[in-house]
Amino acid sequence: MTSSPPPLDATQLGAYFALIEASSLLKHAVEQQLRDAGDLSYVQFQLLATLGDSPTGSRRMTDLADGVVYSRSGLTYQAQTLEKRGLVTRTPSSDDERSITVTISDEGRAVLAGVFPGHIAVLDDLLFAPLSRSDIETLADVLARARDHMRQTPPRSAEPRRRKKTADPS
Amino acid sequence: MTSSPPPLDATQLGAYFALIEASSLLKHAVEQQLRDAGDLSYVQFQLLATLGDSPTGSRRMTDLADGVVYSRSGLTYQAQTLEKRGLVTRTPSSDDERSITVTISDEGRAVLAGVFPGHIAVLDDLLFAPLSRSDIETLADVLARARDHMRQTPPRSAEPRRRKKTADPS
DNA sequence: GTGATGTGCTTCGGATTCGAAGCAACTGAG
DNA sequence: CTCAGTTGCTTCGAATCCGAAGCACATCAC
Repeated sequence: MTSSPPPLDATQLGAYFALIEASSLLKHAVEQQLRDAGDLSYVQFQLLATLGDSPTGSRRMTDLADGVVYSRSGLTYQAQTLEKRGLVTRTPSSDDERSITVTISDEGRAVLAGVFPGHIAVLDDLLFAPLSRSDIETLADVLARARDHMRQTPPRSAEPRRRKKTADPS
Repeated sequence: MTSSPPPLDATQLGAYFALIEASSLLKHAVEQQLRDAGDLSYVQFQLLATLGDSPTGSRRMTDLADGVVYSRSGLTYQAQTLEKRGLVTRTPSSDDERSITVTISDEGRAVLAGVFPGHIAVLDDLLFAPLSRSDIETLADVLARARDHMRQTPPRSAEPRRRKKTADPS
């Protein structure tokens, strides 16, 4: 009944659905582990991990939001929550008075470290177990390319407030 | 600083992050398109699509929830919303009095059809554009295997209310 | 049949989410 | 300097989400 005007073959559909399903299932499982091990939501974990990954242990709010694909207001909420728990600190930036720099605390690093082993265990059991070495390599490569492409492709019909990269030479 | 007790090499990490990032970005983009084209949330689209895919156009509530990886209560909410909009009907099942069968309506199929072309366009532009034919095939294969594995692996430490498949032969 | 347990769904309460609007600091042109 | 436009973040309101608890039917043992 559903006519198929612009085609999309079975393989493509399969890839799409598998992507969505797999990421949903994985996220769900990981979420539970994080909740149990350190009382963290997935976003909170992502934020701490992102900060921990940074050489300085800190990032601007906006960059954090972009990094984890989250709304600004949502990030404000989560940052406040994390700050209340003492896992991060928020300090106004010196060069730009509006900007706020979020920094992971020792406590934050501790929670992160406490949660990480279990996190990895879940990944191994659920995601990597059924995959071969080369499967994983291919997956990493292909998905990274897709991600990069999406990152640089502006959201069809640019929003009122453009992104930062708008080096429009017109 | 973060010691790395149970290893997880760069490739694995890359695959994991790419998976999460790519699916987040894609979901986000698709969500916007669905909102514009048919005022549907992503879950609502998934539900309609799942129903539309069924030979009978209907499914049990629980199966729907499992299919789209959603909480039961969340599904109740969405099913009510969709019913109010006339996109689905909900009727008690005949063989099991507790069970409710959700069925997509003509109106629902219409909305689905109206939204589909744009949906596919987004997929083509964002996900498939930078990928080769064989990339897509591999992606479909690998992710399908991962998904199947996660589907059949019970959530580490089975919950109070077990899943249906517990054919424990002990 | 009767009770104990399991299963399907909903209700409830609280937490999270987002977009729109608002505020404050920056930037550039005149 | 001063104004307009931009950018960084927060507040606000409304929608959505989940888990725990509850209700009703089903199933199984006795």
